[in-house]
Amino acid sequence: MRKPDLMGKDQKMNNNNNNNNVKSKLRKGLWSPEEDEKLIRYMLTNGQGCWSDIARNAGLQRCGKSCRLRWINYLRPDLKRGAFSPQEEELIIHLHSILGNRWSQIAARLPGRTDNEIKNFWNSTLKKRIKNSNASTTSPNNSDSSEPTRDVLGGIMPINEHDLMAMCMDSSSSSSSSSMQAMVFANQLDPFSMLNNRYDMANAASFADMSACLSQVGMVDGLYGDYGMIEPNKMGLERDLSLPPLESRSIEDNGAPIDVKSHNNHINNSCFNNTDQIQNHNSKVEDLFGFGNHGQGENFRMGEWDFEGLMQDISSFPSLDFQVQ
DNA sequence: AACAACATCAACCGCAGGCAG
DNA sequence: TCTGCCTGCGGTTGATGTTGT
Repeated sequence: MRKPDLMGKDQKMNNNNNNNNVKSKLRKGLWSPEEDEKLIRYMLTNGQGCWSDIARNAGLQRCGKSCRLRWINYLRPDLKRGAFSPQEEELIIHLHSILGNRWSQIAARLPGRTDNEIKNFWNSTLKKRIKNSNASTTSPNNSDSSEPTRDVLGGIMPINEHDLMAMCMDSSSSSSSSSMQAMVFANQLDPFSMLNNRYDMANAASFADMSACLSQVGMVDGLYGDYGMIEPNKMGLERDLSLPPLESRSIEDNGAPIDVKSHNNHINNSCFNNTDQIQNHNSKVEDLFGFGNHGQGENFRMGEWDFEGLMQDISSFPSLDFQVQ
């Protein structure tokens, strides 16, 4: 990946002129663990606002755009990391056949996935797979509309596009729970402690596991979505803040190499080890913050549609054998 | 072991649209 | 209406990892 670049291209050009404006101080390139932590802390305590303000107030020498991207694609708590499941692949392929390269819309229909992630996945994997599949199975005249259409992966797409569109577009307005509030409460109202007390998503066998876990604490809503209008004390609970495995990659921070692996371990080790902590606080949190009252005047839009509903729909598909717990 | 080719994916860039003044 | 700022989106880049020779 890109090395952290204290001076971007234009900054380097400006540097000769001793251009001391703000822009020339902006960092570019990979984010260091310290920067991540700054942004996480700021977002947890202050919530989402004007990104340029966030960048400034969080003490980050980054442009707001960069902060937004980092948060959306990497740091936000409701992200699901890891490989795409076959079901997700199928959904992506089918949604792409309908929506085209509207990655944000596709991402909005895939829990915990970002448009960037899906875009990369499509360009790097699915595109080729489809190409190969088409090359090997070019048998025209399979247009019997009464039959379930077979997608490029060989799975049966049991619904027509209209149904799928309806399924995708028919978003329930159920909003997320006040999960950030819960997280704050679960950490004795100390948002900073959350940095050291995260649920390790790596321990979750699957997204369904996580859904089941969260549903127990009334958190399944808002697990995903269009990045959320995150307000103070209204952010996703016990989704991990762990970072995706960069493995042994190392990055530099101000010239000093940073072991990303240890950085990730630092993050991961501080995650919740189990859901006990969540559950222990559940009733109190619900009492205090009214978890039962989904969608009552909350601005925290974590999704435009009802994930549970979709999961039920999907799980009812003959070709999709995973079930929502 | 060394190198090349390919794959992956975080991050950047430029543009468009919305909104306020 | 114009201007500037901000956000969001999609395309692209390029560093790094992996695989093949």
